[in-house]
Formats: sequence, C-alpha cells, structure tokens
Amino acid sequence: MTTSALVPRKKPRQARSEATVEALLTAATRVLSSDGLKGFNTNRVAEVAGVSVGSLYQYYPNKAALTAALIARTQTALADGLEARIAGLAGASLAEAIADLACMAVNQQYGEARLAAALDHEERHLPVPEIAEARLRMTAAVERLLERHRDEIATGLSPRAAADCLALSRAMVEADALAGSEPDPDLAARVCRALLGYLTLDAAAVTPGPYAR
Amino acid sequence: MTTSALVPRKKPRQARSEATVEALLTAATRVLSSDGLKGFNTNRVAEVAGVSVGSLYQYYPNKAALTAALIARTQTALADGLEARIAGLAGASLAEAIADLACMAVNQQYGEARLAAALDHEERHLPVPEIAEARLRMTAAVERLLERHRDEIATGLSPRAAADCLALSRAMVEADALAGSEPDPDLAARVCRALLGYLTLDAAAVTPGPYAR
Amino acid sequence: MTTSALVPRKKPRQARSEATVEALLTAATRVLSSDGLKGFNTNRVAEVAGVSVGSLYQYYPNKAALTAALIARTQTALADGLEARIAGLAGASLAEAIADLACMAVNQQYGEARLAAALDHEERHLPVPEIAEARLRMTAAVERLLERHRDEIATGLSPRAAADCLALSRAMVEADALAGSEPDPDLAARVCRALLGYLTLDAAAVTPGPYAR
Amino acid sequence: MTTSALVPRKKPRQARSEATVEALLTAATRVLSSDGLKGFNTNRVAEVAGVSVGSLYQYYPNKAALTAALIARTQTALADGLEARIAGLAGASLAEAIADLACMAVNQQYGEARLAAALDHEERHLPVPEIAEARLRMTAAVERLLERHRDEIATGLSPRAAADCLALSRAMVEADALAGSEPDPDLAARVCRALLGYLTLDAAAVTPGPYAR
DNA sequence: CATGAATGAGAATTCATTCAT
DNA sequence: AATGAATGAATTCTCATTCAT
Repeated sequence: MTTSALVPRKKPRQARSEATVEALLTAATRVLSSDGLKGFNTNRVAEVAGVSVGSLYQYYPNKAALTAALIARTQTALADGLEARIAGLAGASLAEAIADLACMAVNQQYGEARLAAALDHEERHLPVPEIAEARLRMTAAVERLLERHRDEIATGLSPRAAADCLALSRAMVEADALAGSEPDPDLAARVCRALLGYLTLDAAAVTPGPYAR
Repeated sequence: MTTSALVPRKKPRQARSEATVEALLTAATRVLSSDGLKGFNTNRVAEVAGVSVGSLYQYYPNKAALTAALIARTQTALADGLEARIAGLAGASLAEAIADLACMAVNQQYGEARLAAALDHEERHLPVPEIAEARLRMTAAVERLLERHRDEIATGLSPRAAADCLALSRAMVEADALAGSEPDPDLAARVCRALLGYLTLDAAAVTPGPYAR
Repeated sequence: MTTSALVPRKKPRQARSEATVEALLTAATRVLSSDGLKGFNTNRVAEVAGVSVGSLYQYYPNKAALTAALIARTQTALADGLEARIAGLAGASLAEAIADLACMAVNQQYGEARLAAALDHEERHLPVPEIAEARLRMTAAVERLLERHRDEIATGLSPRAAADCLALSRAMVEADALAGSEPDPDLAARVCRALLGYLTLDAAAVTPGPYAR
Repeated sequence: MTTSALVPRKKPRQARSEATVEALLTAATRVLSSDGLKGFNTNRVAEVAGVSVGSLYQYYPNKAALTAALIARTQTALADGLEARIAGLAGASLAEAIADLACMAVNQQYGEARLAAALDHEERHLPVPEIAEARLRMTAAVERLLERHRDEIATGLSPRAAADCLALSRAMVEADALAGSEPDPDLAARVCRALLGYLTLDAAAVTPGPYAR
C-alpha cells in the first residue's frame, strides 16, 4: 500500500495548509502530554486541532505517520538545540561545558517528559529516518565536544560514550520529572555529576575483574 | 464499580487455578516481549496461555489489572534480586560491588528490555502499590551499599544518589538493548563506569558555576 | 433438550436440599430487589445464597427455571393469601370487604414492588403453569366475592371484572411504591375508591356513545 | 467518563444524520416490540436500522443512552397526544371526555404494549428527565380536565387522582394486551367504567372503617 | 452431591480510515 | 481542499452453562 508509508502525504504549500499541519502537531503534543497514548487517537487530535479528521488524513496517510512526524519534529528540535549549544561552547572548559549541557537537558526535557515518555515507546517501532538522523547528529555533536576536551577525559572510553551521555542525562531528567511533582533543584547538578564522573573516571578503577555471569 | 479496581479478583485456591494464573502471567510476558503493546490484548494473552478469556477475567477484573499484576511481579522480582545481591556483597570493595551490580543489571534487563520498555509506559498510569514498594526496597538496598562504603564515595552526594544509580543503569541497559541488534560486550563496563564515576567524583568538580536557566 | 424445561430438576427430599433451594430463592429475591434484572445472574445468586453455581444447576436446569420458580412462589403465596382473606370475609359488607382487600394489596405488594416490577417483565415470556394457576385462583376468589355481593354491584359487569380488580389494585400500589420514596398514607383509600367505583358504577353512565377510533 | 452520560452525543446537523438517528430510533422500537429486552442489543438495532454499529455510537454514547432516547420520545409523544386530546375536549361532558380518553389509551397503548412493557422496566433505572416532565404534563392535563368538571366529580378526591387515572388506565390496557391474544372489544368500556367509577364515587362509601394493618 | 474452575459465544464499545457532499 | 458522517474490524468484558475433582 502506498498508504502505509510514514512520510507525510504532501508538503503544505499554502499558508493555510501550514497552519493546519502546525495545529495538528500541536494538538497531538497536547493530547499525548495530557492523556498519554490511551487518549491519542486521530479523531481526538483533529478535534483538538480544530480541523476535521478528513483534513488530518489529507496530510498524513495514517496515524503512524502523524506520530512519526511528531517524533521527528521533537527530535530534530532537540538535535538543533544541542548542536547550537555545543557550537557555542567552543572556549569553555569541560566542566563548564558539561554543566551547560546538563542544564540544557533539564530545561528542554523536564517540561516534555510526559510527552517524551509516551513517544519513547513508539520510537522503537517506527522507522523514521529523521529520528536516526537526529540521533546521529546529537551523538556527533557530543563527540565533537569530547574530542575538544580529549585530554581532560579518561582514556579508553567506549566509542559509545557520546550515546551514553545522552541516554544517561535523558534518563535522569525523565525519571525525576515523572516521579515527583516537585522538580528537584539539584537535578542539573546530579546530571552534571553523572556526566563528569562517567567521562573522567580513571580507567583503572573500572575493571576489577571479569564481568562473568 | 468493583470491576474497575486493579486488584486481582480472587486468590487461586486450587492447584489448577494457580497453574492458570501462572500461565496467564507467563503468556502476558511473552506477548508483551514479542509483540509489544500493539499485540497485547486479552484474547491473545488467554490464547497464548492456553486458557479461555473467561478464565483471565476470573482472576483479573480487567486488562489493567492483568498489566498491574505483571508489573508488580516483575518489579518485586527485581527488588528481591537486588536485595539478595547486595546482601551477598557484604565483604566486597566498592568497585567490586558496583561491578557486580552493573553485571546484574545487564543480565536482568537485557533479555527483557522489550518487556520492560512496554511496561515502563504503563507504569505511569497504573497506581500499583507494589511498584512504589519495590522502588523503595531497591533504593534502600542501594543506600545500604553506599553506607557501607561511605568513606570510598564522594561527600555531598544528593540523597537521591541511590535512585540515580538505579535510573542510570536501567536507562543505559535499556538503550543498548533496544538500539542495536548486537549486545555490546562492553555494556557492563560502561554501566560500571557511569556508576563509579557518579559516586566517586570529587564534589569540587561538579559546580563550576551557576546553573542558570 | 430435556434441559430447557422450566421445571425444577428434582424435588429436594433431604433437609439440606430444601435449605439450599430456600437459600437460592431467597437470594434471587434479594438480588432482584436490590439490583434489578441487570445484576440478576446465576453466579451472583449462588454467591449470595452461599452455595456454588453448580448447586444451583443441580436444582434448576437453567436460569429461566430459577426465575420461573421465583415467580411461581411469589404468585402462589399471593393467591394463598387472597383466598384465605376472601374466605374470612364471609359476613362482611361489600365496602368492608373491598376495604380489606385494598389494605391487603397495599401491605403485600408495597414492600416487594421492586421485585414484582422486575418479575413482571419476565412473566410474559415464561410459560409457568403455576402462574396461570395462581392467576386463575385469584380471579376465582375475587369472583366468589363478587358473587356474594351480586346485589350490591352493578349489573352488566364484564366477565373480566375480577381480573380488572386485581390488575387495577396491583398497578396503583406498584405505581405508588416505585414513584415516591414516601408511601402515601391514603394509598389504601385510593385503591378502595377505584375498586368500589369500578364495581358499583351505574351501567348507564358508562356508554355515552360508540368507542370509535 | 463522558461516556457514561445518558445524553445523546451530538445533535445531527446534516440531513443524512437526522435520517440515521431516525432509523436508529425506529429500529430500536421495532426490535423491542418484536423481541423484547432479550433481543435488544446494539448490533441488532444497528443492523435493523441499516447502519453500522459505529454510527449508533456516533449519536449515543452507550446503550442506555439509546434506550433513554427511546423512552423520552415515547413518553413525550404520549404527553403531546394527551394534551392535544384534552384540549380538544373543551365542550364535552365528563362522561364523554372520559370515554374519549379511555378510547385513546386503548388505541395508543394496545399496539405498543410490548414495547411499553419492555421500556417500563428500564424506566425505573434510567434518570431520564423527559420521563418526569412528560409525567408532569400528563397529570397536569388530566387535572385541567378534572377541574373543568369539578362539579360532576366526587369531593374529597386525593390530589393524586389524576396520576391514579393514568396509572389505572395504562395498567388495564397493558394487562389486557399482554394477556390474551384477542383484544377484548369491551376493553375501552371497562377502562371507562374504572375511571368514571373512581372519579364519581360518593366519598361516604369509601371509608367504612379503619385501614388497619 | 457439592464445588468452583473453565468455557466461549455474544454483547458493548472504540477508533483508524474512507468517501460522498 | 475541507468536512464530518459512516464504516466495521478489533477489542474488552459478561455470564449461562459444563464438568473434573
């Protein structure tokens, strides 16, 4: 089926169309944030967006495509932000840079943790190129940062260190956001500690024996 | 409605019943692991369990209750394992203990990552007391471990350090398990590094400046 | 199917059996009175009766048979009461007799109006000989009463007059019981008026013209 | 849940919608009349209406809401008819008026007795405002009629006389319709007698003694 | 006989998707 | 293009009935 692809049906060319697409994506975010996957259905999204379901299907061939677009947008924005931030940290020390990133993670993700958690699960199933691309851009950006401070960080880091940094900060922020109602004022410091610790720990400390079963 | 509670409908009294409940829970695990939330419906679970839907509803008043039972069981087993492991690490050094825990995290979660990811999302919405309880027991166990090695770890750790350790190792394992098809042989080492780094980093390194918004 | 008959499967011969049957019928009454047809199912009745469903099916081949037995019992008791009452009214005047019957209707039916209303609907579908029999006995009893007072009541009464009396008093009591929460202290008087009026109205008044469509 | 209300989900705006709603209500009536509560299920109603179940749920959030709509419509129509009839009886004598009403009751209810009996039972459980309203309008209309003929009817009538008239005629017609296969040609006359008798009986006759328990 | 676990057809309800207007 | 009514397969859940213990 042509219909089962995840790509949006058509690029909106007119202003009205763009507004519709924007409304749909915003509505999808709202619904997902407030009701979770349970209440996330196309009729509801269209209703919240103030358009008809028919219009939704004008732009997205199916529900998965809408979800994919939402994820793509979120991830792309995240990647954009991260790239910009890291580019702007050219002269900073490692500690400063990490602190800045931790702070950014908290600010960017805390508010959308619920949305992120909902999308999290979907991400696995949807082969959206933008997601992979965003992920790549993000790890690449972090890798550039690590490269810059090559001499301040531990030797023998896994090639997956950048990915670990991202996963780790994301997880901590999300856990905090979803657990308590009150944000912990020390959250950024905790993330910072985890990142710095991970990056600077002396290699010798890590392997005291075989990781046998 | 009595029916909307999450508590199991009745305790199995005969041997046959216990077998049925066991079969249901096992089947639920299998379905969730292999097909994710998408294929997780009561008819399917009953079918895989080799019983009729009616039997499922004999023990669980609704689908959510089944899910809750599954989560409760998984989390309780996790807590049990962690407590036992930490109790058995009485004489070990911090590095050894952490290595052991990292290893445990990998072994426990890797196989069931898909299941965990699926349940993850449900956990937010279902008020299952066992989850909170298991979480408490797990953080308490880790806190006992940290207390034991009080002099080896950094001063000024957040009271949430134990929870952070758990969140962090869980996230790293899950990310790895869901991302690549091949398990990274260094995964345990990476987790170990993250934990040790987080726990032993010198406090002075963490706060180089204000975490401005 | 032998199984689809409405007759009880077997007469209880032992004391225990009789107790079980009694418990079932009582439970059925309770369930029907409190929850209406909606909550009236065999599992629930058995549970309330404190026996197993299996036992229920030991005595009644199916749900309809249980319902039929309940109706039969209720109607038979009603017929018994009415016959006795009318027999005891041998020397009374018409007005006295009617007043007495109205009073009896109120007392007997008011408490069980909810039950009666629920059973009402079932009665139509179940060919239970006891129902027809009880109805016959009741109309016959009323007819005997009317016969006694032949000279006090109107001439030209329909042969269905007795049935009308019964339907009429039943309906008035039921309507009152189900409508308001408070029983109207004048209910018996109203029923009495309706009965006496119906029975004594001068025939000439009734037919002022053709009952054309 | 929004879903558990009894109010229709949305008003039909297009002509097509109105036709669907009409078809549903008609089908519901037909099913209920022919099969009773037993065969009254949403799939069946939709099928008979010639639409899909989905359409049914487009307009009614649940089965109860459909039932409520049906009751509301029936009762409202009844009230409308009664009001019009009574208004049209301005110049008639009491006997004529009553005869007319008895006749109306027979005509209206006889055909739909089965429907009415089925709905009867549901009415108790569903808080449909239209029922109360219709009942009020009907008793008010009858009261206007009684008022008109104040001097022809008995003094000391209960304030519930109007309600009694309605209950009484309804019950008699229903009993007749559901009992015999053949409609009694004298039914209207019997109802008429009951009503006139009730209304004109001399007060002195009613209370020959105390209505002891 | 009693028990209560198991059955499974059937009923209620949802929601992704289509298509006539 | 937009609309929103209609569709119906898929899903949750119920309950009369059976039968092994």
